[in-house]
Amino acid sequence: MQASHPSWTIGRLAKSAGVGVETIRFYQRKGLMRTPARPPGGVRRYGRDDLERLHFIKAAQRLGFSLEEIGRLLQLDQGMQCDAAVELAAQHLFEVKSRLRDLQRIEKTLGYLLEKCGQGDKKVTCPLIAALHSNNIELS
Amino acid sequence: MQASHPSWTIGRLAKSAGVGVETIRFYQRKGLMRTPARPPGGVRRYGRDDLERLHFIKAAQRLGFSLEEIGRLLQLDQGMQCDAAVELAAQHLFEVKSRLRDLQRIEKTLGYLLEKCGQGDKKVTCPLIAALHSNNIELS
DNA sequence: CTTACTGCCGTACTAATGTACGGAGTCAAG
DNA sequence: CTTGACTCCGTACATTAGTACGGCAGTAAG
Repeated sequence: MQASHPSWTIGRLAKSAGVGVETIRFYQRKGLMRTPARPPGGVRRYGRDDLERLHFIKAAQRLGFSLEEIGRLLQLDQGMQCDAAVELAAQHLFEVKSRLRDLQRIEKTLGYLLEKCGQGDKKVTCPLIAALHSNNIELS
Repeated sequence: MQASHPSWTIGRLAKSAGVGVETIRFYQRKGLMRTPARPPGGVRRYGRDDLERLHFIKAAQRLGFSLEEIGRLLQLDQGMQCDAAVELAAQHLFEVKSRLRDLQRIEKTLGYLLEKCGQGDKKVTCPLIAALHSNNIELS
């Protein structure tokens, strides 16, 4: 059970999915997409399965999964191993939370410094530049 | 007014700053660090200024500035243009906030899906995998 | 003076995610 | 049957922030 009626060319598949042709080829090289057999003297054809797989990849990308992680999710997909998928996603969520904390720290510090810059303290030195020189930006 | 007493080799400068020698050379190629003149038949020497500049770069990196942005901050530093620095940092903060929103959306969705996976709904299909197939993960 | 470590310099490679290009083959419309 | 668009394939390039390597020169210690 592979393609329903694999009748699209790579260009039409790309267009349907809203990606570039080169992107599909790239995914094929990465093993994320199959490369259909090429009929002698013809052109490869793609079907609904391939389109759905592209949707899957894009959906996972919107959740911040890397292509490498997506590859593993797709493997699991074959064997419907929910536990393994959960483990992968939980690890990913952990990293997301970590990046989130980093960005929040940055937002806070930067916001504080910009506020300070907007208060005329800049007569002598720019507080922002001064802070970058000061060796300890980590304000509480 | 450049170096106080430029007496360190690149290796000692790198060690003081906690970066690799190659990193310093890389910054030199990028124009973020000066390349001191090489005395005939000798070796380049670095001083306190260079160390401070490395600290500046690392501090800015901790705030998420790219090397390209840091280069511009360093230019401004010469002319003590607070307004320009503020503009740069405000733009950066804007992007930080945007990435923050993305990550928060991801955290929320992923957390929701993982919760769903932990509730026995997985008998038939893994809710996580199913969601990735479903074309609309954006749950409110 | 020799040995071992650094410095210097240019180039290549890494990871991630594609994007671009050139030449040859194939397909569909007129 | 010709023409123009599209496919195929391999390779190179883009970006960001470095890291690694190889060969040659200078330097510090024994």
